[in-house]
Amino acid sequence: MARRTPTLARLAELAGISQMSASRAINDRHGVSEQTRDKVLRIAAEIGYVANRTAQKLSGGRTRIVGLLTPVRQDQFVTELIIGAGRAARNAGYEMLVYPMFDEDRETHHNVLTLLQQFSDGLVAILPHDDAPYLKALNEADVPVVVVDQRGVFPQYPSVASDNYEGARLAVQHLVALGHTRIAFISGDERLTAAHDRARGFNDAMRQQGLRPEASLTAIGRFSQAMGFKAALHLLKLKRPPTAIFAANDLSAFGAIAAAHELGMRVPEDVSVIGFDDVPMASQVYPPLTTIRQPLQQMGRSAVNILLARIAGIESPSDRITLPTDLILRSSTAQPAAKRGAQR
Amino acid sequence: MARRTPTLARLAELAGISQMSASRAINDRHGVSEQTRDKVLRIAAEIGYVANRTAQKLSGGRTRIVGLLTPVRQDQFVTELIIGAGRAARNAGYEMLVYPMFDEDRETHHNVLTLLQQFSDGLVAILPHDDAPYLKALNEADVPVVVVDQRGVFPQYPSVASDNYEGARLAVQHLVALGHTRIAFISGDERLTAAHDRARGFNDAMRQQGLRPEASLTAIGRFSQAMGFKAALHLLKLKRPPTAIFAANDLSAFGAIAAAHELGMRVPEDVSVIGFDDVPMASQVYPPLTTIRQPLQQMGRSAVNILLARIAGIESPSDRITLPTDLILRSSTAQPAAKRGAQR
DNA sequence: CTGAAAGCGCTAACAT
DNA sequence: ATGTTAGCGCTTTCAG
Repeated sequence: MARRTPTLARLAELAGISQMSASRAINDRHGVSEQTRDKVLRIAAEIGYVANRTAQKLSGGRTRIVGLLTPVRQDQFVTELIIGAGRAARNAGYEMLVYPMFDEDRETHHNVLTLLQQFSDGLVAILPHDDAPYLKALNEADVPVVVVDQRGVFPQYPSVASDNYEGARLAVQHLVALGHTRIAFISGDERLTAAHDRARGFNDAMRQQGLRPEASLTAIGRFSQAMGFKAALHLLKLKRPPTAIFAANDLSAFGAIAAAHELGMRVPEDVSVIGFDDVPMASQVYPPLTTIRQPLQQMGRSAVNILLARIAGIESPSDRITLPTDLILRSSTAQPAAKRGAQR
Repeated sequence: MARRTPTLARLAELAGISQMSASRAINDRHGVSEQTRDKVLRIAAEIGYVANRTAQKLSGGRTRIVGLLTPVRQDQFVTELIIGAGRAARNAGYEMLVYPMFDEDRETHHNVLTLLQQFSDGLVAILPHDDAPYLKALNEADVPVVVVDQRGVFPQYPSVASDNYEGARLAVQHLVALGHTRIAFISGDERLTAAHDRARGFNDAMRQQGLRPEASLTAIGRFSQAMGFKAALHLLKLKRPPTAIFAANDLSAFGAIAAAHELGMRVPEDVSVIGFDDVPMASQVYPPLTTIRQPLQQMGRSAVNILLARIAGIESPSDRITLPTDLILRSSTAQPAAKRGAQR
């Protein structure tokens, strides 16, 4: 007896009503008596009815699925966003499907967007960087779109980001408060808004502390461990090396720490290192990394919540959220050696 | 002029043929003249036609989408699998959609499976652990399923795993070759086949080396950094502490290294640590972690390839693949201090 | 090689 | 509150 997946028609038949009433009951629409609804839901649970979302979408309805478009990354950055977004979706009775983008994914934006729209009511996009074809493809989307972490690049969409500028200032203030004056900066991927804002924050904070950032103390990190390693190696070999390094993200901070060790220097005794993001690994390596925390899960959650509101037709014009960043004090920063000596 | 997404009907109209011929051309079926096919494909590209996969699925066709069901994890383990699987899918002209499972996702297996089947031709499942409801739900799937990393638990499905047993032996052999005799083991999540196999491999290898594993030198790590930290702290505080620690995965190895540092011990000078997995972070922390490499991306790739074969109707009975593991020598292991002293 | 008809499971729109 | 009709975009028959 090859029992097929139960359909709405079958459910209606068992309940002794029309398909339409069953549909309304399942979707919690009005136009059904409470009695009918309860009956339908009971039978649905009994026979294990699960709505076919492709059919729902095809017939012009909602699927209660949100799509998340994301680059796959080396660090935990994206995973945390996914967790936040996914939980928010589930809490609202939605499912979330993730479309992972690889480095080589170029020129296929149109197809991907079209694909995702076919079974989602809306899209959250974590975009790799400012990418013209993407922008164009996103514009053609006819489901709501919310952008994460790329505020500014897609001004036409609601967006969620953290306060990268202020976070960078926090990092500098922390290092200065410890007594550092020679502070180096390992920059991020300059194609990303976030990287820009952090660089700006660093420079502004330095000036505000009366520390005029030196060009020679800025190195390119591109948000990668390998580049962070190289950058720090270069910086620490300078005739007058920095006593502290602010890396634009945790991954490049890990690289900086490795470079210090490579040169026989201890962290934080010989050089302080502070990162940005607070990915889970930041607290799990040695030394635990002092860093600027982005509320990654909350960013994902906010993005989904805005999206769900848009799907429901609520368009608040203020859907451009910037969440605060925090200094997370751990063990990779300390007073500079000179200062410690002087204090004794 | 509200231009809607072009449909197959529109495409056929423009090509001056029937919808069916257009469909055949698009799907590369036989039954169309080469001339017609070329024309259709040209026009499709021109108007940016993208097949509606929900409609394809609904009408009994293939969507060329594979679904990947995965727990979200703290480490990069899963990300690497996703990369391998995703690339393999893309190379074969398929898309891949990921359904992330959170810890709290229980009791919803039936729904999730049903949902995923609605738009995929097959499923790759990275399961959290042996979970009865899951097993049941998977059994009801009417698309092919391939299981990753849980060989044995789902004997009815084709599976891909790495040689955890042999990998563990490799780790022990490496430590013994360095001169270690007091070797501790930090176990993994015992609900997982992989964890079991690694423990078995450890014990067998120890015996084969004439080293009778001591119960007091085994601690529980559950594949987490925090537990690994705790376990190592305990082990290193023993009156007769081990000179080397084999952690069942990289994450718990990171914990072990942190614990050693916490106690003022250096790695590898005072204690050697070897992990398992070779997640990207393993090479990015300090000291770079000596570990047993699982070919994670290749595992993802193999899983998808088996799945695609199944989708195409090719059922090789030997679809239970075990991929080899390798020792990756980095800097967290060295000769024990005693031996180094003796050599001088 | 090509096409016409029927229908996948569902919901909008329009009944009643 | 409930039911009927039509159709979403595609592919499976089944005919030519």
